[in-house]
Parts: sequence; C-alpha cells; structure tokens
Amino acid sequence: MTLPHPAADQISLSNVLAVLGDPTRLAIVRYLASKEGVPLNCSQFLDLGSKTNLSYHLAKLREAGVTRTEVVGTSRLITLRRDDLDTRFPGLLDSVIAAAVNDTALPAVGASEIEVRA
Amino acid sequence: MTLPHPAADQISLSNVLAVLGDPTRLAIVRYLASKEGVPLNCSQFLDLGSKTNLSYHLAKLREAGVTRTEVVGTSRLITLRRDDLDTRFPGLLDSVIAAAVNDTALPAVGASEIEVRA
DNA sequence: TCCTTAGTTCAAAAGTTATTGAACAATTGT
DNA sequence: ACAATTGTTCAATAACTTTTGAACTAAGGA
Repeated sequence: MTLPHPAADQISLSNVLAVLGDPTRLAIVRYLASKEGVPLNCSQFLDLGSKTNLSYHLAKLREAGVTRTEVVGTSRLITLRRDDLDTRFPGLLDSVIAAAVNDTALPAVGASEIEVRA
Repeated sequence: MTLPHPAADQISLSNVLAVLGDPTRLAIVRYLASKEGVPLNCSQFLDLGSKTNLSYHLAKLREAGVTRTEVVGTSRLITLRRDDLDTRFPGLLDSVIAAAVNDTALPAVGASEIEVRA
C-alpha cells in the first residue's frame, strides 16, 4: 500500500525549500538523515509536536517529495527521498543536512530521552 | 550608508530556506547569481512584481542574510551575500542556484525584454 | 470479539505572509 | 527651486499556514 507521492519530475524547488524552511520539518529531515537506511514511523517524532501536528508536517514533506511514506500494517515508514532529490537538485539535500546538523536552534528528536544503557 | 543586516552568525538556516522558498525571491536570487559581481538595483526586478512588493521581498532577503544592500544615492545596490552564506552553509547557495537555473516554473527577470542589438 | 496502538481527517481558531495603493522621503538633474 | 527618479512606509486586505481537539479508521494482539 502506498500514499500519494509526486513523481520525481514534479518535485518543485521552491516548494522543497519552503517545506524545509519550517524548523519542525527541518528537524524531522535532520533526524531521518541521522538514521538513514532505517525507516522510521511517525511516533518517533513525537518530541517535535502532537500526533496531529506531526501528521500534518509529515504530509507536507511527502507531498513536496522530500520523504517517502510506506504503509506497513498500522505504521507509516518514513524515509528520505534521497535518490530523487539528488537527481533533481544535486548537492542540495547534503548541504541542507550538513547545515542542519550544526544547528543548535533546531528542536531535537530524542531530547527528552533517558540515558539508555547496554 | 547601510541598512540593517544580520551578523553572519545570526543567519538562520530555516529562515534562509523559508525565504528562498518563495518563487519571487528565488527568481531574484537566480538573477543576482546570473549577474554576480554586478550590483543591481531594485528596479531591475520590476518584472517580478510591483515596486512596493519588491521592496517587501528584497527586505526579506536582506533580513534573512541572503543579500547585502548598499545605499548609493537614491538607489539600493543589491548583491548576494555569498561569502557569509558559503561559510555558514557550505554548498547550499551553489546547489540552490544550480537547481534554480533549470527551473522553468520560476518567473523570469527580463522576460518582457525586447531584443537588444549591438 | 474487544481493546490497544498507530495514524488520519475535519473544522475551527490562531498566526503569519503576501499584495495593494496612497502617501512619504531623499537624491539627482535642470 | 522644481521636477523626476528611486525606493520606503503604512494600513488594509487577502491568502495562506500552523496548531488544536474531537471523532474516526484500520490493523494487531489478548
């Protein structure tokens, strides 16, 4: 099962920039990048907002072509749409992520996490 | 004479992305990049909107740290703030400009221009 | 079957951004 | 001094975006 995603050539630069220009969404993208390869579900981002609000922001990211959302059971697995973004806007995602990593003003996922030990 | 500009370390990533996420402003930046080195005044952008509206968009670009505005007589000379952007967000401006150059959906400066001959 | 978990949808409210026109200010040329 | 040129400011409006809570759907486990 799949949700509506724009075709790669329908991804709009100004829309991608506008969508990334929101601190909550930029924080989501930064976290997705830090876990690249691992598909994350929506509840991983609850530090960044309410369930409803995240649903809204994650839909914006998907509709802009920044993320891919796969429906698996009751979960939505979210990944960065790196392949298409890199093809369409070479270097953009990498430079945004690199800058976001150094951005202390951005809300953090896992900020409220208790130290986990082995 | 100088207008208020943010210090380099005050330039915010999400703010820069949000400001570039508007088609009018992205078109301004693309045109500035195409004429890099040549300071342009506001009236060069009149294809993109009314005088008042451009004043608004150009102020947003300046306040976000994307452009530098120098007051010279009755003109404002506008340049890309490439040095600071490149330092703060390496590769970002270049990838945005490269993508913007290939963006046919973006409004064009000089679209209404009559062929100029030598 | 019933309960829980995961996430969506909807409508309202709040907040923000973009666009407009009229009035203004400052500089430059005559 | 006057007019033209360049651009700003202000207030109003229009148009979006974000956030919220309550109600909902769909899958999975007991």
